[in-house]
Amino acid sequence: MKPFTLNVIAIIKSIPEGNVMTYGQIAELAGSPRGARQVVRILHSLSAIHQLPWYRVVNAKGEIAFNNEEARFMQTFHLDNEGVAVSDNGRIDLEQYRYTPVDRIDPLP
DNA sequence: AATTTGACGAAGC
DNA sequence: GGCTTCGCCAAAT
Repeated sequence: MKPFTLNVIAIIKSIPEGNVMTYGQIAELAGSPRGARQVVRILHSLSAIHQLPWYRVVNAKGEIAFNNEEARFMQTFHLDNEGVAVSDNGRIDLEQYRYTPVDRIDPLP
């Protein structure tokens, strides 16, 4: 198991309620700026084992990241239950709900 | 050990 | 706004 994987797990577990993160963010914070797909794979494989809040992870567009209707419904349900507004289209306002660790944000102009 | 696979991302059209 | 192409790299086969 690589540190990257462990970092991904730790990061996902650190996402607070009412916030979401994108795969790209997680990958970058985990040490692999282009490792979004690995995040996908890790999350997909290990969410149950590590009890990860996979529903707090969305793609770069702020949308639910899959096609499965059941999982999609669960994700929207969980997020809405935590206070994250999900559009009818399954979209989330990243500007508002994206969880951005302090070491990552850059100042506005 | 080698190849394929992907809950993705960005750039191009 | 949607579709295609390319890159990415750990895990699954």
